[in-house]
Amino acid sequence: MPAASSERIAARDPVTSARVLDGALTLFAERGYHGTALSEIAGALGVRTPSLYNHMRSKHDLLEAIIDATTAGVLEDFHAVRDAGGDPADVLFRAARVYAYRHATHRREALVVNRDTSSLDEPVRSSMQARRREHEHALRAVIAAGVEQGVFVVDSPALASFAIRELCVSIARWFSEDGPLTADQVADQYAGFALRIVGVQPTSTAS
Amino acid sequence: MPAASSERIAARDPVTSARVLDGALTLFAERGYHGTALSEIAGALGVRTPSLYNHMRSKHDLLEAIIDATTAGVLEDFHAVRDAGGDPADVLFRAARVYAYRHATHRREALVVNRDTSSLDEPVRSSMQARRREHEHALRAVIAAGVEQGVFVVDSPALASFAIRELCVSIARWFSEDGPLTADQVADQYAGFALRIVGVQPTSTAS
DNA sequence: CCCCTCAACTAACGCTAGTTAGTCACCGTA
DNA sequence: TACGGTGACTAACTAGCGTTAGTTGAGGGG
Repeated sequence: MPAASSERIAARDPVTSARVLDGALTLFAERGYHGTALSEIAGALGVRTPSLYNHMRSKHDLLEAIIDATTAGVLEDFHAVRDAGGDPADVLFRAARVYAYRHATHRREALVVNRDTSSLDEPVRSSMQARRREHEHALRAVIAAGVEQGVFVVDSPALASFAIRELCVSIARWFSEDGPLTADQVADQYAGFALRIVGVQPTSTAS
Repeated sequence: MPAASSERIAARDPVTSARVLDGALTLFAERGYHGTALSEIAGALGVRTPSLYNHMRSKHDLLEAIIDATTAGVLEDFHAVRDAGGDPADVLFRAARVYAYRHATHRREALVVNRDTSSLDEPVRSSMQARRREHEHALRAVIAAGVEQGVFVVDSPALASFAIRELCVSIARWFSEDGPLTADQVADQYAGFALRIVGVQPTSTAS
């Protein structure tokens, strides 16, 4: 009767740096970086705290790794979408869609980035915030282009791009894989919201 | 030469419980509850850490006070708006407007509520989350009513109400009193976005 | 003029955090 | 079978946290 391997589900697979990162991700997303102790991450992996140091350099490094990978991925997504071309409505739809999709499929990463980027220390924090700004400005440029062409109607492209970005970000705060809607469906709906915000009524609202 | 009273600006006014709460609010919003030490709050007030206990019961109490007052205020706002009557588009506009306005004028409170409600302990946390759900459901009911009357067009009232609420919440993350737009202007714009999300093109988009 | 209160202080406590050092068992390979 | 490396462990350290105790000085009312 091997009773107590029930601490968390996968307690006795080999511990790797990937699994440490994943455990940190889950707990950082749940309780925040400062609210999570290494002992909790260790406990989730069925291991004592110092053993973590065989697979990571420091707690802070885990945070950096998570935020670095995630912000880089966001920009990558966006550039792929923009380079595929199309008119502003197409680009905005696809940019919002991929951003929304990411926040449904990578909830934990998104929560950590949005909550704990401010806990990075200095050279890194600024460069992560610069990535966020780059995405922000790029999206704003798409909206401004649409306004110039007369297909979008907004008073302030900056305001609209804030709204659309944060709209997508918020998906991470409620989405569940077990819910009634798939990530794809939610992403489609939210991309539709994005178009509505800039004054475009999408041709089809049916599912 | 009384050199060093430059720690923060208002260092030598009498310390009151209101000022302690305000200092905590600022720092919790900046660094998060777990990321803020009492010594930092004390330092901002020009006082040693234990002196804070003349004006508060515990660090945790500060958090509770902030979140309790804020969530109560949100519901109060909403009920006032709903009780004023009107058709669903009117109610939705005004509900979004007041919610957005609050997030522009009470940024710090909003940031703390959204980041650190999970750090409350148990009887209180659930009741604060219940308040959030109450607001959520009430807003959803307004949208559902609009859909039934055929003035709103959305696939899922739940999705739309999530979107609108989080849209307003996000204002706290970028708004600045020194920016180009006043809280009133931002609230108007965002309330317009809310109507667009549910498929209503507002009659006037001009400022 | 004394005394009481209020709010600041210093000192210290208990605890927990992140991290390091040093040890030991296992396991694949020579 | 001996060996080397990998990765777990225990023990321990330092630093910082929130909090309490006890003290001191200033201000106001009898």
